[in-house]
Amino acid sequence: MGQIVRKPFKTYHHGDLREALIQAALREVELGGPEAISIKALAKQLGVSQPAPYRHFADRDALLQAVTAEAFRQFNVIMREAIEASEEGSKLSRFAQAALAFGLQRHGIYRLMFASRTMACAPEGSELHTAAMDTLALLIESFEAPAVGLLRERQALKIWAGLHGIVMLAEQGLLTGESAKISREELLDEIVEQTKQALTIALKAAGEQA
Amino acid sequence: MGQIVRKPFKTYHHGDLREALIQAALREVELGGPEAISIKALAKQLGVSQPAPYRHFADRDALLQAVTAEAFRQFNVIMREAIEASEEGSKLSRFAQAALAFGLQRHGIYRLMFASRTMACAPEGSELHTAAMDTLALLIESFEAPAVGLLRERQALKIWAGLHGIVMLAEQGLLTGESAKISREELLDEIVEQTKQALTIALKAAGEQA
DNA sequence: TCGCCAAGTTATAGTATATTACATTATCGT
DNA sequence: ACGATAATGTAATATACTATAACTTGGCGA
Repeated sequence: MGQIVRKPFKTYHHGDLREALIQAALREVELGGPEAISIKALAKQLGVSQPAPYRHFADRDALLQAVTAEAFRQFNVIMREAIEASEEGSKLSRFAQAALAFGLQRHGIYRLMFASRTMACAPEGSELHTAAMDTLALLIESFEAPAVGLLRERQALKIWAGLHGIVMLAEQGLLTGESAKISREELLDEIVEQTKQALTIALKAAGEQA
Repeated sequence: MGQIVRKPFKTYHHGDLREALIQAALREVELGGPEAISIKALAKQLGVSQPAPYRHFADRDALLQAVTAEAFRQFNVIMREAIEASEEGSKLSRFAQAALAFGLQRHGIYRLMFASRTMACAPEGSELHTAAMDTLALLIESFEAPAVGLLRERQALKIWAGLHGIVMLAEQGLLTGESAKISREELLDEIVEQTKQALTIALKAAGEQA
């Protein structure tokens, strides 16, 4: 019989409180959004005293930043998988649809990443800023088109913007009105397609000019 | 000489505390976003006791909802003015650009309207929900194109989504990277234009099918 | 004018963030 | 192995905000 490995009933030191806090916070955010994170509640949940988390994070915002960075890394893994999957549609379309699904299903975490002031406060070289930039790089990578100057990035940003707008409006209940027959996924795919066409036209114009 | 009309130095009753709370809260939100609203601070600022606001609002969320509704009404006035102005560009373009400017300049209020969970909690027939629906109606009205089924609404939603995405990403510092040369206004106008074209194509296809 | 009631008040409970001072354990050089 | 020290935990406490309860004030209609 395998021996049951059991931690001491009560160790003074937690082991890896920092990581445990981030993971527990992620679970809370998934359910209740950014404002659901309570240092006190997390400490209680993990069986440590209220001030213990402050050994690892200067304040609530610092914890939020670390959680957001972790969320971006998880998001990037999912997007990478979507791009490299051998499913129907273009890489770009798969990226967009996967991001939309993430934003709708795990919208607590999505709000932390894109609709709180956490990101806005992240300094240039921070792990959070870096992880977010990786996301953007993935998006542009998924855009399989010849890169002419900033033309491709420009189109990628349009899709990125449309995607976020759809998630936001859907969450706010502003997409369920008279136009209920228009599904979010269809709408996003139309944006993707029309933007691809816009790029084609722009490339053609650039080619004629040269 | 005109007499100086002066309120009694200390009246027991405020006069219109409810409205004063909403206006003061709007000022706070403009500076610090939704989370900057503190019932306690507002009461102090208006010279009443902390619990006084609870005579007019059940809780903090109720105040936020009222403030958000007022914000939407002000937003709608501005959008109406933009549509009816005799400036360059189409109504649709003017609407989009005015909304973008609002979102970037008064981004604290913008976040309250579109990026907090306040709207999501607004019930169907509430003044907040109604005001938000008015906004959508204004957008569709500004779309000067023949209305065939839901085709026009569909395009309007694309622009609405792209617009919100741009504001969000810009606020998060995610539009200032390598593609710094792409201005937000230009990007939005491209979205408007390409969506107009998409509508033209769709209308043509619908016409041929008929 | 009298009494009602809306709109204030003070007092207080509950919850969260954050700091300070103290206690315990882990680690590392000797 | 041992002792200094840094890392990581605890208890106690200050501060801020939300919200409720019980009481007070003053305007207004019957």
